[in-house]
Amino acid sequence: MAFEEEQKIFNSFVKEKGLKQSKQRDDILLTFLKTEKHLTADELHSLVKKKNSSTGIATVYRTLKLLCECGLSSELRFGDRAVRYEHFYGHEHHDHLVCVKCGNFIEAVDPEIEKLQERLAKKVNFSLQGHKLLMYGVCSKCKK
Amino acid sequence: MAFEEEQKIFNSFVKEKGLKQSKQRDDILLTFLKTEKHLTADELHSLVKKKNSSTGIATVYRTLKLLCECGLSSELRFGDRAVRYEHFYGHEHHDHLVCVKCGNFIEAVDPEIEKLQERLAKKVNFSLQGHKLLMYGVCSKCKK
DNA sequence: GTTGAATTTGATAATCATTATCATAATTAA
DNA sequence: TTAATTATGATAATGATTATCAAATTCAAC
Repeated sequence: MAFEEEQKIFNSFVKEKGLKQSKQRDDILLTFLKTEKHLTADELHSLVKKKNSSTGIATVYRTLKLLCECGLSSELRFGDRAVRYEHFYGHEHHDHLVCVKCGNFIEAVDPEIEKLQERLAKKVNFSLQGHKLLMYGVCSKCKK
Repeated sequence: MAFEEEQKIFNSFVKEKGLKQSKQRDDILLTFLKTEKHLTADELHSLVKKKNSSTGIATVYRTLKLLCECGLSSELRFGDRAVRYEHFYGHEHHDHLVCVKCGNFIEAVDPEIEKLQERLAKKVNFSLQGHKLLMYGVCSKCKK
């Protein structure tokens, strides 16, 4: 099975924080890793319940918070209300082009944009740690 | 008094939509225009109530939605929960550098970043309409 | 200016995502 | 095995936003 690396990261993190391992967190982590989508907590909860129907939504929220803390996931918010969680570890950083018609999105990155952000930050004496760039427009399918 | 231009835009928009003018909406618009901050609906509501204490929060939300539709305002969301509303009309487009320590932010823009976004969009056949770029880091004050 | 149809308003209920609470269950170091 | 600590799930609480609805206001037509 894959994901050993991610599981190791998570388990080390949990141990280092003085927390304990649990079956539920393992299930949630694996389901998250297997699903290459930008899921909401609620959507992930539905998937996890297929394996273990007794898993509570609160535990899903708690675990997602841990996943973000240890660098396996990252929060993302398109226009809508709910936070979405995307894979972070082992994934190239990317920005998002969100279609205002169909709601789908494309992931893309321009290394020059990244560099220029650093330059902009330096200009205002800011230590840059990260960024979120959301571009809105109409995708190729919806243009037709 | 200033803001004639903005008021004209709003009134034309309201009329065009078949809506009616109202004292409350005028108050909310003026308070919004006078306050050069990124306010939440709740914060704006507090300010408006100083003029007319009976103004309801629902009307503030309804009016802010109209202001966004007619291009006078734009929604923005930092890390926190509430949507913030910034001035849009007559303001240069800008991005935000948010300090993860103190929560303050700086507005800045790099014309080259803007251009490169257009190039990136073209590459994936996307018609760009707008974007939101949030950069996170530590501001100059908090670095000391 | 009056009328009347349509819209607006404020109070409040409803909703939706998320967090807090708490009694019980599971984990883990000794 | 024990004992202390953490995790869990159910559910209440919260906070932001939206929906509902009766009463008030607007405004075009007379």
